[in-house]
Amino acid sequence: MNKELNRDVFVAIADPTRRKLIRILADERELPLYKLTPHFQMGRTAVSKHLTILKEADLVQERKAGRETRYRMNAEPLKEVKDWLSYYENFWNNNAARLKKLLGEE
Amino acid sequence: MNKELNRDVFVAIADPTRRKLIRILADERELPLYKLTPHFQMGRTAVSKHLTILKEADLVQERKAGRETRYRMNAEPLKEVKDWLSYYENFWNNNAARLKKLLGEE
DNA sequence: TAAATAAGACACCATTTAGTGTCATTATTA
DNA sequence: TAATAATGACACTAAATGGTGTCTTATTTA
Repeated sequence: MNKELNRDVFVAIADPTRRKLIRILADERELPLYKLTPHFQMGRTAVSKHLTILKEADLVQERKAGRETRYRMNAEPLKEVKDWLSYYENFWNNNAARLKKLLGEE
Repeated sequence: MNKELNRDVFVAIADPTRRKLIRILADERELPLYKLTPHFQMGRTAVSKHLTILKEADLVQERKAGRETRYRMNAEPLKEVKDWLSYYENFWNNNAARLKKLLGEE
């Protein structure tokens, strides 16, 4: 039934809480929900929902360990963002408009 | 009164319509609303709202020319995304966890 | 000057988002 | 085994998002 909603990575990282989650998990390797929650001002349920969204974007993976579920980060989907960004890097390095003119486009 | 809402760049690029707008403006230099609209399936008002969001993130700038308003892209705010991403590039290049272990952290 | 065009400004609506609280389930541990 | 701890699963709510249509204003142009 494809429970994987395959959520947009761009949407997943648009929220500051989720970016903070990613950052914590990147540093801490693996953490259960009850250790993640106190980093935020919201309740456990809200943090859990953000984790679900990150899971749907495959930025976070989970592993059951006894009664707790441990979350860890997966950076791979961020490549999509990196690739998207790479198109615009010309705009910083050199003047893209001038470059295009030199190449005879337009 | 600070009409500049200074909207989050991450939120601005989370929407596919807005990413497409950015791309078009990156390629086309400068375009008025009525030339941008036919690229999409939505109406003029909706496209205009997306442009407003992009303006608030300073990803798009506008210039009045007669009765039309011409929009052009500004790539600068994307640097924030690039900088954010750079923290996670270790996770692709080398195994960051192993690196941290080597460095004696944790 | 009159008609047409471009866009701004609103009011409106459906859906999604981000949070809450509560109850049920499962695993630990005293 | 009984109490507790961690989480999942819901139901609910307020606010934001992403659209729509209509009306007005300003600028061309016939």
